Amino acid sequence: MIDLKALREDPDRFREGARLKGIPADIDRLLALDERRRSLLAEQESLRAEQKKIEKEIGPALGRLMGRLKGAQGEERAALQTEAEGLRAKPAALKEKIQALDAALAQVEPELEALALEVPLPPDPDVPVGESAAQNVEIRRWSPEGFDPAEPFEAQRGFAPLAHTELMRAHAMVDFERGVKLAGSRSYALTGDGMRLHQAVLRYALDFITDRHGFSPTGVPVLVREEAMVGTGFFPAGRDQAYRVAETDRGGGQDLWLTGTGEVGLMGLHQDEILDEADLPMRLATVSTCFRREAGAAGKDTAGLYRIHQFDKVEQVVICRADEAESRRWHRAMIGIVEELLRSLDLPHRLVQCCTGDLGPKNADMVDVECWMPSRGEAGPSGAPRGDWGETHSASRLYDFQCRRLNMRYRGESTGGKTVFCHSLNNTVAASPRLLIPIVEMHQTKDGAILVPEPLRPYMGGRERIG
RNA sequence: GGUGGGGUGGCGGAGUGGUUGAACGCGCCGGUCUUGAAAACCGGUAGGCCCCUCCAGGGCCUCGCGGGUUCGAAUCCCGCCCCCACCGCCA
Repeated sequence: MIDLKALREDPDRFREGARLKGIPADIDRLLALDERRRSLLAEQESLRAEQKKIEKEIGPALGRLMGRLKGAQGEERAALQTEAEGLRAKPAALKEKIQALDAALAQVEPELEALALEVPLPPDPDVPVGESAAQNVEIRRWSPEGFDPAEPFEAQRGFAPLAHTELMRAHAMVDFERGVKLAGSRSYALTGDGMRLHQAVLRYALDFITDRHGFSPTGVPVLVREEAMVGTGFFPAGRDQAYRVAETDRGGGQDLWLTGTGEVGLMGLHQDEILDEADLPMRLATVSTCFRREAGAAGKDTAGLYRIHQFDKVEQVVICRADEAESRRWHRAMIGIVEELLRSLDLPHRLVQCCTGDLGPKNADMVDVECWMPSRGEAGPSGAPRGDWGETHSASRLYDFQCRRLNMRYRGESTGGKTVFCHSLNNTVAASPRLLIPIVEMHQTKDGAILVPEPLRPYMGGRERIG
């Protein structure tokens, strides 16, 4: 959620932000509703103030009248009753007016709230302007000794690479057919060493972020209330992407939603809390199963383990003070963690600064990390794919957008007794099985085996290779 | 699935129609004392919205949410949501 005060002060900033992101937002309507709401509120408040004043005057008088009324007879009684009614009439008239304003507000507020939730956080000025991922800007890349993504795989390794689908099938690491039978398209079953490697990656990543970088390992619900989805900024825009568990259909109080990332659970954990500044920054990591409908992606990346409905992910989240410099430092640090992890796995990767058009509603800045996947990309001269970068990580900087929605604040020395919305950031640590794609493809051998990267071996019973 | 209990300030926990936005305790902040700290004692300490350029100041809302009764509601009535406990079933 954006700050409505900030919107009032500088609507153009938000108009421009929405435009740059390519996200429709009716700022004019929102401003008009906000104006209307505030004027109704002001009117109602002054009526209320008057009402309270009158009540204080009338209360005791009425009490005395009622006392006299008890012992009164005949004409005196009638006169007293008239007087009492007269006293009551005044606040009653006010009450009617106040209720009318209530009704007017009830017409304005739902639309205002809905619109406010749709206004995206403007991208930061240093985010390159662009319409889509095509205009993203590479920041830097890294490759292990002896491999350069710019050169053909075959020329460097002496053999044509197999795609992860072929490799993993060959070693009985995955069963796509039965996965689809069980759960439909974009489903799969990990088998044997595929499941072991998957778990090895996840466990390695969790240990990595926890032991080496001090994040707190945390387990969170993946089935959450709608407010957590709205609070983290995934709703309303991403409603189509989430699986709904329709408990209301069977008489339940409310529906639940399957989360598409551990970020929802980690961030939702502290919603509606006022944190002590001394407890910040909070660094949390979770490993969770993620569910995505992939609506609108029909026909895209249909083969293999790239785009699937269910996967597991180690996610990192930082909740820090509302300080841009600090936020930016954490963003760099969280990206650095991923770079370190990918280097340890000998995976060629690059950092990509996402352009404005590739940002979601909730981030001011986003850096993707892409790993080199030999099986992706268009076919080269030999008929085999040339390889391409594939997104494996995404690091977002959100300012207080999420925490405002989640009502997550802090207080402490630097806030002068006031409460302030926290800043939040998130980044992938490792998402598998997608990350298995570069792992198996980059570590395949001429004879069709897969070398297990050294850091994963302890999690694979010491195994050095598959096949 | 059954039965019962309950949602109050940063936390715990009183409060069943009238200066109660809310006792008391904890926590936190300030002060006294102390070489320093602790303890003790004294004082302060809810959140939000609106008006106001700022400051200062003022107004309004909020005791789960929404409606109702009443001159007046945390307190009474109706509806909804949520949480907890026990029993049954079960991973």
